[in-house]
Amino acid sequence: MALFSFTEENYIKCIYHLGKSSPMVSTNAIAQNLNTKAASVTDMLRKLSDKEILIYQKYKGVKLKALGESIAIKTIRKQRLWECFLVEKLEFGWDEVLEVAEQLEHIQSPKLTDSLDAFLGFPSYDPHGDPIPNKQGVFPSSLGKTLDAYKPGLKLKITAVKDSSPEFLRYLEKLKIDLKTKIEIIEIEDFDQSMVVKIDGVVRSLSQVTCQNIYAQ
Amino acid sequence: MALFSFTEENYIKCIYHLGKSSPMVSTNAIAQNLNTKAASVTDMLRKLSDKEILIYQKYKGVKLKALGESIAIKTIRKQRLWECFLVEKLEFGWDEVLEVAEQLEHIQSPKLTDSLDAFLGFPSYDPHGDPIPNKQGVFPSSLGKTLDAYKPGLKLKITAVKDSSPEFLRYLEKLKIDLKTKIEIIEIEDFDQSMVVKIDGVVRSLSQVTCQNIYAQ
DNA sequence: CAATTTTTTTAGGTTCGTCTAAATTTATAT
DNA sequence: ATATAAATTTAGACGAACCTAAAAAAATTG
Repeated sequence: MALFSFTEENYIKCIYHLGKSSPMVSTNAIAQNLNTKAASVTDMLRKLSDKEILIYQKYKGVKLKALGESIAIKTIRKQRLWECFLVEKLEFGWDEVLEVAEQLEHIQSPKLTDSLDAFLGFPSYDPHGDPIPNKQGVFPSSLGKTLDAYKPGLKLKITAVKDSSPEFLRYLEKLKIDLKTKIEIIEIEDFDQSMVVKIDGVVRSLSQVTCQNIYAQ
Repeated sequence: MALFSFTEENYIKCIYHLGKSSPMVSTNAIAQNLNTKAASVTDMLRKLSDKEILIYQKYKGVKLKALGESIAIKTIRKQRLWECFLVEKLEFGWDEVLEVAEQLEHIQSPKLTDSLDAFLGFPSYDPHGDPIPNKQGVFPSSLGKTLDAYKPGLKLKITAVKDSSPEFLRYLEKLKIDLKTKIEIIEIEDFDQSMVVKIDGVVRSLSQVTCQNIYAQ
């Protein structure tokens, strides 16, 4: 297993993010994003290309290969787990975490990452609401969002729960809510953000807290 | 406030440790300790000397100046706090922590260090039993012990507090307890381990919890 | 105390990641 | 379609931290 430098990881992460909005990432875009100069980027791109991390064609921009994607996702996983830690355990404000998390994300220790994940209760989203890939590199995006993020009129399917305590699960059982249950949002009460929903033809009310702990899509 | 590189911090920490057993630290000793070559050490020593971190005389070895000591102690503080975190919170074995802690100790964020310290309950010793300097760089050995470890009849001087929350500090103010306050232990109540003490001629009672958070010697 | 060994420093070179300035390729616009 | 503008790459250099080999200083030893 090859190791990558702090700097290389930053380039890879940057290219991953920029790649979300355009298939080919340009030298200049990277330079701007990393606060560096285009010439420095070109040098690094040739190096990363030699290392099979990305596909680079002169003047045509760059695209991550599978290896590069996996490094990017591992780095993002670490960053977002550390952000959770800082906010939830060390009482940082969500706006103070970035600088520190960008240092912590380069610590090399798979055991540390996975232990931290477990210690935090395997969170799916970081304090900014960004999804955290799991150990296998899979994002929770396929879970949709928590119920409270949706609007009346939608017909959804429950995908997961956030709080998986026995208490909450027992409560859901009582409501006849299960994985894959179909749910229709009838309306949202203005005064307490509780939701009126239809489940199996039965109309029920769910508190805001409950909605914040149910993923649906 | 100047910042120091990962590498510089390692040299400084190494010199600090070697300086414990001999006043002048030799080039070769450093090279061996850091798994590098004497020539590389010489280069770095000249650089650190220029930065006022240590006193370097050709062929005579090296000795940290106040600035160097303070950097070393800050780094040691971070290393040992992280070791506590890894063992206590993430269930690492005490023999697995070194490699990871030596990465984590270079994270630059005073807020992170102090929050971590608080999160861990201001530990005085790491999992290997090594003392952890406090925020002011003072090692617990020179702080004496917490009050609850002493016996009646002793006349002591307050050296520090363990819990430095505003709440506790305000409470101490009310008791007229300050750094360097002289305190005499009159007796210890058997049933709740509270202490009757004389401060400035006034007799007061301190709860066990309070005593556990005041260092004296 | 002179010779040898050990330690340390100097000299010169390498890699990594950066830079500026100049050259080249691609894109845009008249 | 050709001129101009923008993006990108090349060339050459720099600082940091490292290296090897050779020179110099200090310590050891007969």
